[in-house]
Amino acid sequence: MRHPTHYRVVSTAMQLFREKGYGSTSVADLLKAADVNSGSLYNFFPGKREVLVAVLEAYRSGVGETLLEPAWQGVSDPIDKIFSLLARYRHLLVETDCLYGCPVGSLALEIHEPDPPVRERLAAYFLAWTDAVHECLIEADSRLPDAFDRLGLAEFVLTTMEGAVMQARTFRDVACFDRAVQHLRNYFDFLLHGRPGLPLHVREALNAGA
Amino acid sequence: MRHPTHYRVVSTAMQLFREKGYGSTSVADLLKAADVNSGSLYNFFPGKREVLVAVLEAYRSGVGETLLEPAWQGVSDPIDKIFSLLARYRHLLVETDCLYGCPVGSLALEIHEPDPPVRERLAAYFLAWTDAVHECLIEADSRLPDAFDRLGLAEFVLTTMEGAVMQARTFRDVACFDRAVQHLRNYFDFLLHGRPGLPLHVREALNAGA
DNA sequence: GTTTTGATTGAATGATCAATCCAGTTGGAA
DNA sequence: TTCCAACTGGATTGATCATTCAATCAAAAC
Repeated sequence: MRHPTHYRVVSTAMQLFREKGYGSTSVADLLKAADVNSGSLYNFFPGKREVLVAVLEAYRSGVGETLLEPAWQGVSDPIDKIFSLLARYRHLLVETDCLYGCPVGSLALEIHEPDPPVRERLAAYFLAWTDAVHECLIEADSRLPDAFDRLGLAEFVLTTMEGAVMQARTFRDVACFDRAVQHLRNYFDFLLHGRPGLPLHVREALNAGA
Repeated sequence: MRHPTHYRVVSTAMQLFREKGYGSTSVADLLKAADVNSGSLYNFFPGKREVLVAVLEAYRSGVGETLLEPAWQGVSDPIDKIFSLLARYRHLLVETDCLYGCPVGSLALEIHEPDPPVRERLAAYFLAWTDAVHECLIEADSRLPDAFDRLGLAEFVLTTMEGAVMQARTFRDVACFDRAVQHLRNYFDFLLHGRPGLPLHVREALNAGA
């Protein structure tokens, strides 16, 4: 049995947009790959742009099931969860020879028009992503310095991931990604075990030496 | 007096590619904006792709004059130079309402074909960028922990910048960029003043407390 | 059993795409 | 003065673009 037309269009578009980008995927490409006639597509979507919106919504609503759950199989420590999530992106890079990284990030930089509906969906995806990391940080609350902005740190994890994926793609080398993650890990180690969460007697010793 | 045709094509293409992206800039757009006829353009460039290559080379060869020199006006401390460079990207974001960030980064994520000449130029630009930061780190050598990979850290600065620009563009909010830079600053503070470059007596105090 | 509805078909549309072609112009070397 | 190669103008090409639309179909609703 075959999936319904609407579903086939969206899932095929997800694949094509990831592989060729939005602008370089023609409606004709999409119709052929999804085995759909143009009339059917335009019966469900006013135009190509709305297909993109549907794709972005699919990414967002699939964050949990498609991204987080597989990444967090058997991982319980909240900090480990964060780095398992990054490891998942590493896996994506490796299995595509560093051709495709974060599909949403690619679209985010490709779309230049300040198209509000599209922009909102991109932002919503990033928010869902950082929210998930934020929850991990809240779970690890006691291990982080007091009064430290957990949401901002979650955002920084996304920043690192997107920047690292971009470099890995450009250099066709997953080692770029690894190095960036290593620095993020380093930063986390400082936050979790070093200053400013440093025990008081250590901070006093530091001040005495300065 | 008017600039020569070749120059006009490249500089106009730099502007258009930044504003609309490569794929969405038609040759007709470029011809009109540069006030050049198609015959002239194709006399100098085999095709649109070679215009892109020329644009990327212009970005790379202009890294010093266009990017670094303005950013480093009156700044001498090597670490300050790094953050002045980031401040320059912040300025770009602010003056374009977060529409345009790093033009090369946008192109890097837009180009999906594994087109070697293009890919090489993108990589060359990123290398020139990280090299500049790397030199700053070498200048600040004594302040960094021993045996710490300076090139990798320079790479991480680029990672942060590109990721932060992407988020600021998506959310149309420069505060995203600021928060990411703040975390990078935080990381640098750890590296420069905290562990593992921590003075010995501090590290002993830390071990005693653990 | 007739009507209504939504899904589907695929040829056709006009716009726009990158690229071509060549006659005309220019500026400098011979 | 002649000549030639470099350059320019701009109409034109065929391909491809997103989109439209009248016609057909199946099945639910009345």
